Amino acid sequence: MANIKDVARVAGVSIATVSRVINGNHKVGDACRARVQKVIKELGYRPNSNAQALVSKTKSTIGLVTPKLAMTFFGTLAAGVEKTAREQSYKLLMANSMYETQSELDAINSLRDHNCQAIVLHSEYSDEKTLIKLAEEIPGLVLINRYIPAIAHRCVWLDNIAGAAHATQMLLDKNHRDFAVITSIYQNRDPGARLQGIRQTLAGAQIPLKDEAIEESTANIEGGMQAVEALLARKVRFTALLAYNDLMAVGAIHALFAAGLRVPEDVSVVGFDDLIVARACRPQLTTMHYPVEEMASYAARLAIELSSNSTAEPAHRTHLFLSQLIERDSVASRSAN
Amino acid sequence: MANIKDVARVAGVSIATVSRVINGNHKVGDACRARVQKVIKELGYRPNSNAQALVSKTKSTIGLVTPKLAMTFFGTLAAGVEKTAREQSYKLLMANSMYETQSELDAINSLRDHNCQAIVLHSEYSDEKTLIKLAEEIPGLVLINRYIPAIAHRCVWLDNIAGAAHATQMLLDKNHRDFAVITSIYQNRDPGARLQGIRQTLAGAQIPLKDEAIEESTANIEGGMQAVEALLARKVRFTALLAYNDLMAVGAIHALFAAGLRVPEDVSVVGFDDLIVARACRPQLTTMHYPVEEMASYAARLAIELSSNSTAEPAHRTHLFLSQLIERDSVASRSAN
DNA sequence: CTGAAAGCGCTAACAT
DNA sequence: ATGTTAGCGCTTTCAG
Repeated sequence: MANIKDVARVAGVSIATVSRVINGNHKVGDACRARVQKVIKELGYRPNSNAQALVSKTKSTIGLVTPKLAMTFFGTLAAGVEKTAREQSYKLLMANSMYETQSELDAINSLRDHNCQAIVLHSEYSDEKTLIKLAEEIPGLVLINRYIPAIAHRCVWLDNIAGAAHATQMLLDKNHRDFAVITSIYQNRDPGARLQGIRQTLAGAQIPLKDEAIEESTANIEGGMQAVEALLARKVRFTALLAYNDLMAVGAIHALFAAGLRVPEDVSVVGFDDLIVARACRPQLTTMHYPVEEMASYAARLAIELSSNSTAEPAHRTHLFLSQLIERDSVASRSAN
Repeated sequence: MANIKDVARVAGVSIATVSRVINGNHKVGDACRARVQKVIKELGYRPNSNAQALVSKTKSTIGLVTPKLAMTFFGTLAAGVEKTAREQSYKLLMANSMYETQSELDAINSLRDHNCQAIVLHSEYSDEKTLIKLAEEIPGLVLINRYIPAIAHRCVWLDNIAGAAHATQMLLDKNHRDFAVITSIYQNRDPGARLQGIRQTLAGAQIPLKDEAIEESTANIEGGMQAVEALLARKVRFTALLAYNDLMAVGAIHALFAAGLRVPEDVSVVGFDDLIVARACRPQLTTMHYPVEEMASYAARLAIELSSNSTAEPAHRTHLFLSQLIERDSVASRSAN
């Protein structure tokens, strides 16, 4: 692979000039520039990005730390970051944290070693203090899907409460009065917020939500099935079922049909996230669309900007996105009685 | 951020010694090593990987070029590569090719700029000649999901013909005699191979597969629906439907039910890939499991090995994986008549 | 407008 | 066993 010296030699100029041409520096004569560019093309020269990064102490690389790529949600998140990366000619460095605090930090540190200054982090288990400290050390760190007041301007997150409230209200508007909820056993953040949105909407409508109508399980298809089976086993009566996410909703639909209940005729089901599974199940799932890809692109742009412009940080603002109701076929109206 | 000089100074040794400690070189005294390690910890020193890469001309980075991360299949593929990367303490550099030949090459080149020597490539559109040339230039390049005889030992791929044949045979064994196939309009590679597997199995059993029983469409849920609608519209009769992939199979199930046909009572449907949608639809899909994640991990290991050991290449071998039948609920036996 | 030269942080001979 | 030193390929003053 040709290097800058080769180009300089062949073009009959100094390496400094070649460097200027590469970097679009204006102070190069036209004839000279043309000649250098010709040689670059001929030799197939491409600057060594490690050397560039070493000397300029800055690198066009954005890092992403995410729990589990194989899950649709995170794959989509990664796609969003990648989109921004491509648009801005950044490289994307990935690290999977596998849901463990320590590897979350390891992952971030390894990104820093590669002096990657813009980082998008989906942190599941690190506590706020750790994250705040990290944010101070890394100007280009942006959190996605998490809100920490102290670093609000570095958080790109979704209003889960409003989303869940919206879904609940829609069910209320369709005359449902008997609700059940299946949620994650991990009642941290998202599940907690969504449950809260449901609770306060129901409370506002004077509709009781008994504890026995809430079932916790793992946040996947199997968990959804088990949760509904449990609900049914203890004879909870409901015409509307709110699931923590699409996966649980899909499991719920399976369990409901297995028990001889029809969706949406007997029970209406609504999910959250709007993953591909929502369109795969039958009936197709009515759900709250989580604009992950858009949010991730946005977060990446934010991270890049923060990492380059060290302007005074506008601390008094955060980046809150809203989920949107997607009405498909898993919800029906109840005739008022 | 502390650098190697800082560590050397504080520890009262030369930078060479620090370097030796970092790299686990044995020729360092115990006391000395301990002292250096202590200082490293105290200062929170982490070697600058750009400098390391620059001088050693080698980098613990594996690159992945893939069409579209947001699709489950590719997300899972990425997860597989990531797994190997983590196990071997490699970094994962991603590049999305977005299904365009030029960006496929751009992506690879940008990986090379970062002198990343191990690369896993899922090439959709580059022609064989280009890939062969690339493989010559990059010892650590491995192709996934594609077979090119000239570089067989660099290909990690799936026997699509055998997989499709297996699915077809299973249907035959269950006494199906009237087949229909929905496949991708892009008849390159995978779709072609799978169709071939179906064709030859059917031919072997003396069962005709008329052209009118084959419908092409886009390889997604909508495409599956449209294809089945087309089949139905032209009154093709079939009790067994083979879909190019799970997405199309799911769309097919939707369209079949919409037309008043039951799955599997009236028609048996089988997919290919075993994505999460296969478990989301109802009935859950019988499908051929594509071990993408495993293959991707394997490909990554192979890429790393090839990039480091430049041993004589064992050209007389390839890396062929087999898909496995997963029987769920979308297939029923026909009573022999 | 262009060139010479000084490093960026690290590794790897080569000395001692 | 440890230190000295010469680069790796590039950017960036500083001269001219």
